[in-house]
Amino acid sequence: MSSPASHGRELAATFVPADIESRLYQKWLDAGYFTADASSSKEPFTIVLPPPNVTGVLHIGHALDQTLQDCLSRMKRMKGFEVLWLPGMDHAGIATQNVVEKQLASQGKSRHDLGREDFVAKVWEWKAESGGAILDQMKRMGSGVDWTRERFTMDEGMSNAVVSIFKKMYEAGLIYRAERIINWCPRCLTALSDIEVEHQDDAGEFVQIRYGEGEQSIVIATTRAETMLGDGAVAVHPDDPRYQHLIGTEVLLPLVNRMIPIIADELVEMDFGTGAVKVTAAHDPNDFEMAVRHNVPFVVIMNEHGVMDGTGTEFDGMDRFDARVAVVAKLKEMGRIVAEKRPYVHAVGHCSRCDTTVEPRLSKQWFVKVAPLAKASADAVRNGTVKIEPAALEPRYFEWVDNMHDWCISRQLWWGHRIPVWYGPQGEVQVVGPGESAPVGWVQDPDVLDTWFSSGQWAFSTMGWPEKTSDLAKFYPTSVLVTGYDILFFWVVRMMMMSIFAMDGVPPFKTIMLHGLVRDQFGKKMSKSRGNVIDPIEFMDKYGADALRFTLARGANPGTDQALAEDWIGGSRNFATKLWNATRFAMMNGAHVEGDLPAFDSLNDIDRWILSRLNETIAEADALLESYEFSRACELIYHFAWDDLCDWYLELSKETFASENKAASQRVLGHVLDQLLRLLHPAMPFITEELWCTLTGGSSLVDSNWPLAQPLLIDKNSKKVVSALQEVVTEVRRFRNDQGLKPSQKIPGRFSGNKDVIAHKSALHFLLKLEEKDFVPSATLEIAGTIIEVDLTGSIDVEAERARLEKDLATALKDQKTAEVKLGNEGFMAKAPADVVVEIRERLVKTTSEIERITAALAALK
RNA sequence: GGGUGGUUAGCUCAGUGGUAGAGCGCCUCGUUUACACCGAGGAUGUCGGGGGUUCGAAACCCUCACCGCCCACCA
Repeated sequence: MSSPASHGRELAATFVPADIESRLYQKWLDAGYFTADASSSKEPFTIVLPPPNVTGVLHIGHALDQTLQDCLSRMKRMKGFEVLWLPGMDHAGIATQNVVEKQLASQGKSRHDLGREDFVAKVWEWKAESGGAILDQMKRMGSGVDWTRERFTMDEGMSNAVVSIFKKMYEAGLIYRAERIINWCPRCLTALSDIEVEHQDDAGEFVQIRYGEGEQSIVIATTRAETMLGDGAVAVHPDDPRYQHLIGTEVLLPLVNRMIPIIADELVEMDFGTGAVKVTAAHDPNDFEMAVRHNVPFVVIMNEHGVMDGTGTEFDGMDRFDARVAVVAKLKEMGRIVAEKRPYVHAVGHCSRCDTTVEPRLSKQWFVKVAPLAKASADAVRNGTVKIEPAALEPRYFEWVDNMHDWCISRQLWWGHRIPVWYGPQGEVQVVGPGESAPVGWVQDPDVLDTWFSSGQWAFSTMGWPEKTSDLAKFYPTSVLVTGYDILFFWVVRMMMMSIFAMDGVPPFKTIMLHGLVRDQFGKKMSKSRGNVIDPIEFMDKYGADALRFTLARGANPGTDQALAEDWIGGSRNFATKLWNATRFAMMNGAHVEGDLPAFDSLNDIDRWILSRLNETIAEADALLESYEFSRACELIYHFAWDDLCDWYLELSKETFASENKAASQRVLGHVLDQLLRLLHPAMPFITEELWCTLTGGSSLVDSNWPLAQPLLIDKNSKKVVSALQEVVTEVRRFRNDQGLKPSQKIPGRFSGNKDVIAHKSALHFLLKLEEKDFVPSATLEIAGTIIEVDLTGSIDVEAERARLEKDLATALKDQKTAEVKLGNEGFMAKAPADVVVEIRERLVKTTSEIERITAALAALK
């Protein structure tokens, strides 16, 4: 008979994660776990990972992404799939440039001091460092990176893809250049997309200004008085009775002394302010729209730094905010301020990077015409081609996709893919595709593309698009995208649009699996300023990668945020230690996996029971993992391992393992552990790998098969027996406890009644510290049809026992009453399902006999 | 303003019609040879308020209150 010693391995007495982690990672790497081969005949499973937010700080959110994707990967691999990861390792993130700009700022410099070339070189330098740190975190967690694709960066294959798709979209009329009002950051000197603008409530002012003189005058209301210098018109609602006589006439614009028309436009709300609004075409998006409709001229009054410029007034050269004060002061002097409200709290856009107040600015930018792409993206989800998990988050997706504005993709930055457009001396425009070159003397557009333009191509350009590669043929569309819901708009929608366009209408994923955000222990958002940011590396050092991973997976309910605290991770570490000790104990008792399992019917109740529980757990956990219910799956496996296996099976079997009749149980225990470790491997890869290899002598869980539930190994009767045993054990323990007996104190005791229970009396004697010898009982308990007589050296604590019985009686009476009420309810009897009625009847019978028993016991107490 | 999620034990959260659950924390006992990162036992909830549907509601509907998140061009 084989034993652990036969393959020469033993487990150390204490579990130290650091002792196994780096070794096992290297082992998986050598075994090819982290690579996928398009030529393999296995069924493909592709997982797309979000790009780490490359801000130089490793975030716990990345750890969550990595945990869940690696959970899926490992499970699918064990199920025989060919798994390919598309980890978002690198893209032209604005954040990257931002970090370097901050570094420069601390030296009192800006990127303009360095020049484009040196600046980009500096970003690359920094990127090499931070990228290394992220890879390091992924390795520490044991989550996989396909090393052949990891270095897929913006200066290589991706540039080719970006240029190709730009050209393709341009030719399809989906990319155009236009003068538009865009959000402009006067500090970063760049255009911002809608999602880079954060709206905050700011305390501003709301002033009413009278334009014109006498009869020919109108009062407008504004929060941005300084922009009146660029007004091209005043607008009122076409139906507003107050202003009918003025529509089509002109008023005098104060300070600049220019006559401007009064126009009528339905965009104006009669109820707001004075019902009359100034139209500053070049500095407000609404006004821009109206100006286009009514042919109002665009007057630019500020330069790129937000400084007044070109108004021909005394305000030129003033900062926009200073100018606001000065303009109001001057108008007041002139008696033109009709009303002022200060502070006036209203939403103002801020740059998401530097918090500077955004300045809407007329500017020539490149845009993606979004409507057809957004519609196709919406349809893909509506018609079920792409599934969003959990479905509850679909409305958020639709809300975005259905209301999308055209997407400004040019950025006045230096880090990123340069826009592949060249301008000729006469202003000619040419898009220069891969392998092409512009005529001599032409100049390339200085701007770079929005980061999401390139990262939106992740699902196909990482696989070699526009070439028709074998990777694309096999792994596209990808199986699942695992990411947080916070990135749904930024990244997911872009990937949908870009992929559908590039891949001839085929959406990039079959499933979009959205998880929540990791928050601190009080459910608060983590932020550097709040100081509640969790560093995954720190906790891996302290508790091990498995503990961190299990905590994250256990907390991951679909689409909802999870709170995380050090205590939680400590709890997972405890679980890992428990597994270690249980396996060590099992091996000390000869658990093994050699040969077939003994015939199920030949096994004892305890063995049949644990096999039943195992197979139930396998079936449920598998279904849960397949539906991305990581939290519930982990919870289930955790309780099987700790409660069923450790607390009950091992305890109930100790007597067996100490006896001669243990061979079958040794094989059963080996099997249960073997299967449990496989089941747990996705969530806790390191410890399960170490334990499993030591227990079974197998080479690696990575190459082993996923457990398959065997319904034939589920036996109701054994569950009934063990449940009776559990009841007896728990109740006697409670009795002992109430009687003030120390756990180790042995007392005489014996069983009669329930034969199923008596059959396990030696295990019960062991667990309950009962001695089998002749005695005169001083107390008698009846539990689950079993009579337990014990001797407390002639005397028991009557008061304690009375209290205990009375408590039990109260519970039983309450249960009895609820059952009686239900059964006495005609409506219940008539309409409740038969099985429920039976259940309540049984409950009534049970509680009634309980009450009789307890009442008798109480009467017998002296 | 639009959308959306939440309110269950001290804390963080599961629980989509049939006697309220988990982890951590708390109290008592315990060095019984796998495990004190442990074991045994225990306490704690009119499931946010009010209506309704139902034989039966934490769950379904309505309403109110209070949190939260996302989006947004109210000058």
